[in-house]
Amino acid sequence: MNPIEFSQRVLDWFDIHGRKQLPWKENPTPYRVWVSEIMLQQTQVTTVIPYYERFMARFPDIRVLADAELDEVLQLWAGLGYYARARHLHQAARILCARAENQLPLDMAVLQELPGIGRSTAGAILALASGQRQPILDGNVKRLLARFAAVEGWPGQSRVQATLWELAERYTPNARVADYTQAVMDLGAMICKPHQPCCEACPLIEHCAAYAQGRQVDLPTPKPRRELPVRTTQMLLLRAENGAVLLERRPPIGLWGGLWSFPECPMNADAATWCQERLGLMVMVGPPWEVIRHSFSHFHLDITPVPVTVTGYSQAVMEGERFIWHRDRHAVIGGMATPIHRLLVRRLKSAPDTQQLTIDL
DNA sequence: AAGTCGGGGAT
DNA sequence: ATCCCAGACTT
Repeated sequence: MNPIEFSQRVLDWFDIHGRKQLPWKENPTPYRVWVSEIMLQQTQVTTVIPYYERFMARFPDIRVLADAELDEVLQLWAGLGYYARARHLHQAARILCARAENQLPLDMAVLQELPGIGRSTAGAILALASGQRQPILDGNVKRLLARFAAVEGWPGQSRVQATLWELAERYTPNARVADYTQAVMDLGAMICKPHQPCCEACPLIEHCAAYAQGRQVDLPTPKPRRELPVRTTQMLLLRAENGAVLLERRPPIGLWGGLWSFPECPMNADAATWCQERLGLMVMVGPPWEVIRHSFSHFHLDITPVPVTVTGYSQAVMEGERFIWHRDRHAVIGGMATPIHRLLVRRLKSAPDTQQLTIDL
């Protein structure tokens, strides 16, 4: 879609629905916009407003700020978090006043040399307070553009971010940059929200790639979760001569609490020995099946299913609260986690492994 | 490229 | 609980 139409649609929407009551929008001098932009970094508008009012009442211009003690600045910042923002703001004010400039440099490169001002904040100050055609790329715009152009990948990734900057640059108009800049942020905050975006109310709906693919909720790509730990276990698919399979009820607390499962034996343990000692069963152990990975929110569980045939017993495994011999594939028993149920069905259908073992032996 | 800084709002 | 917020800076 051509940039003119993009910005036109965004501006038309802004003229009707945009936020225009924000404190920093009245008399948007570079200093007032600067302070607002710093406060708004990683902080929501409604949180910032009271802080901004107090701050501007005490430090109405850059010189007052530079003359103040850092402690007092931090005091007015207390509760906002990210206190390096306040230190940088104060430090930058002092730098400028020491240069006898007493005002923000309205130049992209020079602006970014000041502490606390990166590319996006510099762009916002210049676009909002001096009408320069400079793109911004805050969280709102990232989300909006990632969806609009269906940009794949987590925006924290440098390559993805570069793509988004390119898009931001492309769509930033020459005329009405200040309104446009406010408009894209409003659109991101009010319509193209992280969860439950209001696509029906979006002026870009007809040209939104994510919407066309029905992937609004999947974009932007969420931050990759850190590698989950892997736990391993053997599950013993014990079968008696009559075809019944042994199930064990899991402890009421913990993973799959109270559900039926297979007897579990640690990976480093020998299954035959374990059966003898823990179950009192003489068994033949078949070749393990392929590992099944079951994923939870906080770890992966790698299950090694081990087919085992009972050949005799020294003391019978009692049926009751804890163990049952299950033989009818269609019989309804208590709750069973999905991967366990699938394993059970496979085991009941599998050919007796005694033959296989006999051949091997 | 990944980690750090933070309190608060929304779901 | 988890995610996210008008990001920038350091390692």
